Order: sequence, then C-alpha cells, then structure tokens
Amino acid sequence: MTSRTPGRPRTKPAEERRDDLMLVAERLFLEKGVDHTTIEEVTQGAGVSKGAFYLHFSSKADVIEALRTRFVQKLLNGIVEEVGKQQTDDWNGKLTAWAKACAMGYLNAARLHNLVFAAAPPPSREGLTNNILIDNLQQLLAAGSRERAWSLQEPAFTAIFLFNALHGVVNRNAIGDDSAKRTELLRNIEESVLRLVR
Amino acid sequence: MTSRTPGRPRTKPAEERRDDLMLVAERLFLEKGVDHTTIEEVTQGAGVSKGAFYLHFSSKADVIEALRTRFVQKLLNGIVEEVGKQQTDDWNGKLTAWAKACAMGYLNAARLHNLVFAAAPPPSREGLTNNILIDNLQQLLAAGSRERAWSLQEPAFTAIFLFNALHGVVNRNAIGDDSAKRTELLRNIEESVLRLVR
Amino acid sequence: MTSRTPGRPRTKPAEERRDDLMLVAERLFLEKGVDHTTIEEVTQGAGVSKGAFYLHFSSKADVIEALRTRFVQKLLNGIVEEVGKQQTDDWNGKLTAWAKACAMGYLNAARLHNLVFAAAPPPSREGLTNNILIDNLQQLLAAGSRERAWSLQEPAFTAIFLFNALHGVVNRNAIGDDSAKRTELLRNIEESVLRLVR
Amino acid sequence: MTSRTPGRPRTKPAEERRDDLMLVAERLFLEKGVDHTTIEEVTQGAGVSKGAFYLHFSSKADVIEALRTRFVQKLLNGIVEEVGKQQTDDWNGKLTAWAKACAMGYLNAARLHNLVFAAAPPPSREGLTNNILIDNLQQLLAAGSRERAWSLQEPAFTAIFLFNALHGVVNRNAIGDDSAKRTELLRNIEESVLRLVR
DNA sequence: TATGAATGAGCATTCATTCAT
DNA sequence: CATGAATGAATGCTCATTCAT
Repeated sequence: MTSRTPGRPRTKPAEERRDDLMLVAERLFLEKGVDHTTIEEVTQGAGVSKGAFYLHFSSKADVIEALRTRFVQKLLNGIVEEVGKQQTDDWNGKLTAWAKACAMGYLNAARLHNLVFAAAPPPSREGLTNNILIDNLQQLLAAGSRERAWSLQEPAFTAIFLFNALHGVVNRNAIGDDSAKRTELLRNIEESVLRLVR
Repeated sequence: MTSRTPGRPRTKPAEERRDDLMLVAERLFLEKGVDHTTIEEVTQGAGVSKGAFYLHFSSKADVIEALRTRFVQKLLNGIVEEVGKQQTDDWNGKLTAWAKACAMGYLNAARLHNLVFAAAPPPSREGLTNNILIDNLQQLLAAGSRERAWSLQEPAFTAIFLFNALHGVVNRNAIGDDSAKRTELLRNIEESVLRLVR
Repeated sequence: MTSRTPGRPRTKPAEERRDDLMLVAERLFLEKGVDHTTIEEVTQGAGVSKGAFYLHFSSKADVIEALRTRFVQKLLNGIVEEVGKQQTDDWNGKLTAWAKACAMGYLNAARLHNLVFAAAPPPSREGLTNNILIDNLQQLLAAGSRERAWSLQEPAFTAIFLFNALHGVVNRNAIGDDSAKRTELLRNIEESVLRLVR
Repeated sequence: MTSRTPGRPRTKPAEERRDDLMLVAERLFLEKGVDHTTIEEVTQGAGVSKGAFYLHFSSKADVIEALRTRFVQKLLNGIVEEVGKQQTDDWNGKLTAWAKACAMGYLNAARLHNLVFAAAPPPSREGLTNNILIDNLQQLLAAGSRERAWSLQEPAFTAIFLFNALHGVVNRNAIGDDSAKRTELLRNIEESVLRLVR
C-alpha cells in the first residue's frame, strides 16, 4: 500500500534510468566493443524495453558521447583537486600530482578511456604488433643503460612512456609538409627525449 | 577466344593484386573509416570483382591485420637503419635517432597509424574533449615555467608529450588492483615527469 | 504547495480539446503527410499530453475519419445553401451553383481534400507523371480546336477536366470483366466527352 | 535437359528478377496497400532473399516510382495507338478514341492506378463518404432531367463524371488567393458543366 | 584466377498505444 | 480529465561472405 509493489516500480526518475543505461552500456562496450554491442543488449541489461533507450539518448553515438564527457569531467575534477592540495609554489609537487592523479584516474577507469575515445578497439589485439617497436626501443634503452650512458631504472617503463609520448605528439601535429614545423617538432622531441634519460 | 579484348590483362600476379587491394583499402579506410568502407568499394577501387577480394584475404579484419603488419615492419626497418648510422657508443645519438625516425615515420604515414591500431575513431572528434585535460596540463606547465620552477621552451609541446606518455603507460599496465604494481608505476611516472621538466 | 499555478486551465471542455487536436492534426497532416506526423507532434501542438489524444480519439485513423466527415459535411452544407438560392426551375443555375460551390469549397480547403481522401500522397510528386497523359490530351484538344472541329477556349482546362472525369468514372466502376457494363460505360463516356467539346 | 537443373536456377537475368519483383510488389501493394507491405513479403513472393531486392531497387519508394513510370508509359502507348487509327480529320473520333483508350487502360489496370499515384489509399474506405456529395449531385441531375431541363440518360454516371472533373480541375489549380484566376476557373467550370448537360 | 548474383543474419530506430498515478 | 514514462512489435536497409559458373 505504500507503493512498494513487489515487482519493482516500472517508472523511475529519468536521471536514474539514464544512469542505469549508461552503466550497462559502459560495461558492455568494454566487454565486447561498441560495434558488437546492440542497443537491445543494453536495454535488457538495464531491465527496460528497447524503446526506453531512445527516451534518454538520441542514438548509439549519443551514449558514447555522454560516456566520454562524463569520464573526462570526472577525471579533470579529480586532477584539479589533487593539484590544489599542493603548496602554491611547489611546482614539482603540482606537476607530479597532476601526472599521478591523471594516471590513477585512468587506472581506475581501466580500459574505459580507450573505449570512450577510440570507439571499439579490436579486442585485445591492440598492442601486440606495437610491441615490436616498443621492444626495440626498450632494447636500445637497456643497452645504453648497461653502458652507463644513462641511468634508467626501468627501461621497459621508459620505452612505453616514450613511445606513447612520441606517438601522441606526432598525432597532434600531423601536418603534411610544413617543413619548418617538422623541424621544430623534431627539435622539441630531441630535447624532451634527452631530458627523459637525463 | 573471341572475347579476349586486347587491353589490360584481366589476370595479374597474386602479389600485385593483393597490393592493389591493400592500397585501395588503406586509402578508403583513412578517408571514411574502416566501418564505413565496404569490401565492394575496395574491390571497385582496385578494379576487380567482389569475389576477388576473398582470393587474397580471408576477411575484412584480415586486410587490417595485413596493413598493420606492413606498416610496423616498414617503420621498424627505417628506425633500425637510422640507429645503425650512429657511432657505436653515442647513446644519446642513437636514442634521438630512434625517436626522430619513429616520429618521421608516423608523420609520413600521417593518420595511417591511428587507423591501423584503433580501427577508425569517428574522424576528428577524437581529441576534442581530450583537450580539456591537455589544456589544463599546459596551463600548469606554463605557470611553473613563468615562475622559473622549470625551463620549458614549449609548454604546449610538453603537455601533449607528457599526456600521451601517461596515457600509454597506464594503458599498458592496466592491472586492476595490484597495489604494489601501482605504487611502482606511480614512482616511475614521477621520476620520468620530473626529468622531463628538468 | 498546491502546485495549481494560476494560468490557463489545465482542463478544458472535451469538445474544445477535440477541436484543438483536430485543428493541429489537420495542419500537420497537410504539412508533412499523415504517415510522417506522429501523435506526439499533434498533442504537442495542441499543448496536451500524449495520452490526452486517446481520450478523444480511439486511434490515428479515427482522427482522419473525423477530419474527413467534418470536411464533407461542411462542403455539402455550403453547396446546399448555394443551390437553394436559385430559382426553383432554373436548373442550369442550380447545376452551375452546385459546381461552383463545390469548386469553391475545394479551393478554400486547398489540399485538405486530397489529404482527407487519399491519406497523404508523397507531396507534389503526384501529378508529374500524370502530366504526360494530360499533355497528350491537351495537344489533341488544341489540334482539333485549331481545325475548327470544336470550339474550345481553354484546351488546357478541358484536358484536365476531362482527364479527371475519366479517371474518376472508371475508378468507381472498376469491375473486372462484366462486358455489358464496360460497353455501357464506354458509351456514356463517349456521349459525355462529345458534349464537352460541343 | 540442357541447364534445367531441378531446383530452379538460383541466378536469373537481372531484367527478369526485376520484373518478378515488380510483379509481386504490384500485387501486394494492391492487396494490402504500400505501407502495409514489407520488402520481405515482396521478396518472399518472388522467391528471393531480402537482400536481392536492393540489387534491383534502391528503396521501397523506388519500386513505386518504377511501377508508376511503367504504368503511365504503357497507357500512353495504348492511347496513341488507338488515336492513330482514326481518320486524320475525324476529330470527334480521335477524342473519343483517346477517352476510351484511357478508360480501358484504367479498367484493365483496375486499382493499380490509384495505388501508383496515391501510395496506399486506406483500403476501400475511399469513396464512401465522398458519396454523400455525389449522391447529392446525382439527385440534382435527376431532378433537372425529370423536369426536361436537360436530357441526361444516366444521371448517376454524369454525377460521378462531373464530380471528378471538378475535383481534378480544382486540385490542379489550387492557388490560394489569386482572385482573377479563380474567376476564370469558375467561368471555365460553368461553361464545361453546361455543355455536359447540353 | 575471376566473376557478381545471391544470401540472410543483423540492427538501429520509430511510434502507436497503454496504464499507473 | 490529464499525464508522460514505458512498451515492444515492426521494418527498412546494410554488407560480409559464399558459390556456381
């Protein structure tokens, strides 16, 4: 009589339903990839009808967008908070706080980030071939370390770190033919790389 | 016997046909994304029938794999060559050669890399939201630089460099709960980050 | 606490609501076609909830029926009134009054009639291909007129008039194989057609 | 024996397949209306897979268009042929030939015409309410005939003939407010109507 | 080798209608 | 009288893959 009819209320606040759907979508997208997750699977997982999905999102792409936005926002909030805890003039502290908070955010979100930004990586296959590049770089780093050229405690870590830095920096500067820009890019790369190994 | 119109041979060496198909596939994948490129478009572009595709590749995923392998192999060859040119004990030279060759390879391949590893993110939208993180990091780097905490000539560059390094390093260590590993990861991150800004 | 915001009454006499809904439905049906007008659009236009629609009509088809009935009734009333104004024995006056009132009714209702009777043909495409028949007929009429076979002032008008008369008369007599009926139909057509051109 | 493998050839000339599909589509569209005929029903009726439909038509609307074009073309051919049989200067003969051939074409095609031009009339309901207008007109015509105002042998026929002529002529001149055009339209209507009853 | 007609599972999206409140 | 969240059947269209020739 209170209204708690056994069988769960068929109607929920919109916000809650939306969250349910996003939750399930996130899980399924991560498990099977966006392309191989159907709307129906999402709604079934959320215990609603297929049509209900479109009460909250205008399309499949719309959920991804929502997931993406939410993820980035949460992460940024966390970072800002951590950085704020540092002394005003402790720049190293701030920077490492930034990096750590960012890393922790990703770690906690596990593969979600990839999902949200790359829309369905071919499951697990991703890094495999990449490895032959990273392995090669790692060998170089290890060799140089052994020769005391640098002092690296974890060549494996640095290889991954550096490879991804390179990859990203190039991606965001993908300008075809501007020779001046290329030169500058390479100069920047050189400097950063050398700092990294001391 | 009668229908042998003099003109292009309708039959080509398998290797050549395969290359034709890969070439077209690569171009179309880049132009419109993997998911929105059909096998038929690929075969039409290569001037062969739809069925011919399956004479050379077992599936759509198979071309992607082939494209990926070819890309990585070429890149690695180029890198090894450049590194080989350095003096045996010039480790800094070797490392920067590695980084530069890798960067150049990507630059030359432009967006191909992304394609090959991430199976077509919805074009261009990708980095947009990411930017709010990178922007934030950039501001931090710029602020610290102004205060003479570090000597960075290009905070914008470093922000991108660092963000991607972090992202990649975390992705490849995505282990849920191993607390020891997390601690070590964070320590490595801290050290690398600090080296990066001196 | 009551939530009864002073303003428009949320409740209206049934008759009025029904009229509101019919009005909006008519407009939308005309603008976008029946099939592409949703109940929700209708209720939104009328400022009521979706459910309210079903308080006044049992289904979508039901509004169309209501619209149709109302249209025909109004038109008939207008015609009867005009015809009634004529002298009792002025038959030509009565007939032309009928025809004119009918024509005016349609003109005033514009495309509504079509809508109501044909359930939204894909807008505008309708007559295009028909034209090749009417054009052909018009050429015949113009040619005969030039040769003084008939005295037609507006072959274009007559072509349309006649074509539609034929079309309608056939449609309403569409009996497959009754040969006698067909013969009579053709005789009637012949007679009427000849009268039309004198 | 030559190629008649039991089990029907799974592959047919495109033209033939296309015709099969159009044939089935036409029948189903007529039986149940366009909107209530699914592509799958069409392909099942033609004994092919759903996908085969899209090998020959780009969409559902495309078949309708094809059906329409084919219908009009055939009809026009028949008319032109009949008209051509008349004496060069027998204008009445030509005109009645036109009208009869057109009528016969429609009769033979039965409801196809309607279908093709109006895209699914709500089955059978169509003329019902219209009747109250036509009935009224018929009564007027019959009354005038009894009074010897006109000499109509078939008021029922003439009522339908005239009603549809009016309807069509108005539809094709549906200009909102051009008063001059309206006046002329009414004058043309008046003249034609009077000719029709002598 | 090469063809291209044929397949058919697969899926996003729409919307009339219901009903608990 | 009124609401609007929820339903879920219905359907057009795509496309990777097969296979008879």
